[in-house]
Amino acid sequence: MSAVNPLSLTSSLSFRLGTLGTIATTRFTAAIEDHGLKPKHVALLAALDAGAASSQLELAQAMGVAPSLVVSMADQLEALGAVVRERDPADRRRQMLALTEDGRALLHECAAQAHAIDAELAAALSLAERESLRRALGVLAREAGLPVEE
Amino acid sequence: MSAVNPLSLTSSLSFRLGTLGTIATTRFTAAIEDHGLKPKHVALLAALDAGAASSQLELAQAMGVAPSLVVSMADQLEALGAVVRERDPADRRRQMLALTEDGRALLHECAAQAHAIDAELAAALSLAERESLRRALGVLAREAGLPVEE
DNA sequence: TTGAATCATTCATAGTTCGAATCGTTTGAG
DNA sequence: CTCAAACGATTCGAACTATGAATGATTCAA
Repeated sequence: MSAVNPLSLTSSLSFRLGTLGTIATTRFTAAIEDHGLKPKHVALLAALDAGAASSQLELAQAMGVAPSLVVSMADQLEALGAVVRERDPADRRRQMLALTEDGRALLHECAAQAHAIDAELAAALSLAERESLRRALGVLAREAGLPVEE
Repeated sequence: MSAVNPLSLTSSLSFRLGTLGTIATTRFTAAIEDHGLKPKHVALLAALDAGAASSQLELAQAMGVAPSLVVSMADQLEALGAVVRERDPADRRRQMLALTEDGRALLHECAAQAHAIDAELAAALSLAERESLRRALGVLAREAGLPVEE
């Protein structure tokens, strides 16, 4: 109906991903709030769990954030007992982060909450639609250079 | 492979939407930068174009942001000549915003750039996959209470 | 052995958004 | 008809996030 159609902006893939991404992130943020975590913290825990990186600099590069941000997040996660800091014996400049048992449990808890949100979001989709959506987003993620487990 | 599987966080719908949404938004932000716009500005133009709201307060509610933020965005859009401010004659407290011709052209331009990003993002998907992804995201958007044109 | 490079850390800063306070306008109770 | 309460817009200060520059410790190479 709009004068801008048929190039409708709001129904474009980019805009939909943006708005839906914001909604999902907002809900996730609220869900993990009680744990004293923000999505970025959970992303750091997940990167550690995936073995994608272990030194703080590597983590920063993997997550696409400034190294100084990893420092403060590591501070907080350490205070929560979710990770331990340890200098690399082979290169004492490097701070190695490792998940603790508590950290692993915390990550597990957050993953469960993410899946609960998934179920809410996708409630109106059939099982087949849900599966093809999952697969399509997986392809997009891989194309965009994000780590995709197989 | 992770200890957290099968509740893998990073492959959850919420997390994927969050990260892909960030990527899409980042690219869109870069694409429209030259126009002096940010995604929020474009969202405001789109809401106006869709006729979803016209007073600033209504706009704020439709967009889910503070009324004071609409004020500053309207200032900037007015300076760009994209919108005009006009007091509602029937209630002079209300500031009505209306798209100008330039504003409509600007929105059109931004929509075209969003679709260019869409094409990049979805390059690895077949036409059928792209279409079913589009439809699934439409359903999710409607379920989440977002305006979905039909 | 020493100067350059590297990693972690601190700190000041920029950018974004919100909420409280203020001003003009409208509304409704009396 | 009047005036106090409600309402919308606007300004302004504060909180939060993330960044980049500066610093310190460690490593590496000549």
